[in-house]
Amino acid sequence: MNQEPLQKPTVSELEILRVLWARGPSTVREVHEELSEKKALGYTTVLKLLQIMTAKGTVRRNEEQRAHVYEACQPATETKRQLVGDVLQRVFEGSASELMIHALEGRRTSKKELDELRRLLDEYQGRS
Amino acid sequence: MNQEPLQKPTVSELEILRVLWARGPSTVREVHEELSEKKALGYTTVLKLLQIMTAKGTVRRNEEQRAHVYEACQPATETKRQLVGDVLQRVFEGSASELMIHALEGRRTSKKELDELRRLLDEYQGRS
DNA sequence: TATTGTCAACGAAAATCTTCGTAGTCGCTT
DNA sequence: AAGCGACTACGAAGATTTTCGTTGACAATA
Repeated sequence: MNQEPLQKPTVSELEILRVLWARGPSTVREVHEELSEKKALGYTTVLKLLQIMTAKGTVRRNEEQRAHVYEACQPATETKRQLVGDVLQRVFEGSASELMIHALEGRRTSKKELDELRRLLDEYQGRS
Repeated sequence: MNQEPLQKPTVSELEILRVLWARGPSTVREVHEELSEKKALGYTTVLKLLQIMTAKGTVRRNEEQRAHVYEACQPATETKRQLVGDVLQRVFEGSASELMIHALEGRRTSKKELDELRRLLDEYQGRS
């Protein structure tokens, strides 16, 4: 049932992935507790989502224990790249500069972060 | 029925907005013709979408002519900022550097674009 | 062993998004 | 005035996503 191309996670699925990325392999209970802090959400809702994600191949689970332990199939980086790539194409026609302009506007970015961004550009360029 | 906060456009709505941004005020027919080039899509589908978007306050229309003329309520820049801001928060916890890393990976970025990105950073910093 | 709490499975309601068929209007050309 | 083509309005089917209630299994414990 797994497909290599792997489809992009829905909004809810992403919320769960973020918990898994942050915590590492986790049980439904653990994911649910973490998500509950931010918004009301039933336990079985999280369970169902994880079951769906398992079917899609987004996560896999270890069933050795009674409480199954879930983890993301893809590294966070890969999925993030896919998500930003999607926006890059759909909104900015592939222009990283356009993306950048709009990411910087509408927020105050610290000098520290700007320096970090410059460093990234240097690093990226040096690598190619 | 308009709300200032204004919700983010769905995937289909964004496709339509992109046409309106590129063409300026347009009729259903014009939008439909443009979108049809890329994928099969019924005329009434586009019409319905534009009606929904009118109800949401995403676009407004001039009804003077028999063929109504639609245009985006918000400038493209504003909506783009909102869309990238959304991803920035939901995927990258607000870190522009993280966003950038993942935007640059998974694609070959030309020297020209890298220089442009550097120029943007300078410009942005000089402004604050 | 009867009770209680925790867990997975499942089905399905509810909400949202996408797509289009049908009907009716209007203006132009026979 | 009858017919035709272009247009809007509307409803609704389909697809997808989100949410949760119910059921039954299992395990610790009273």
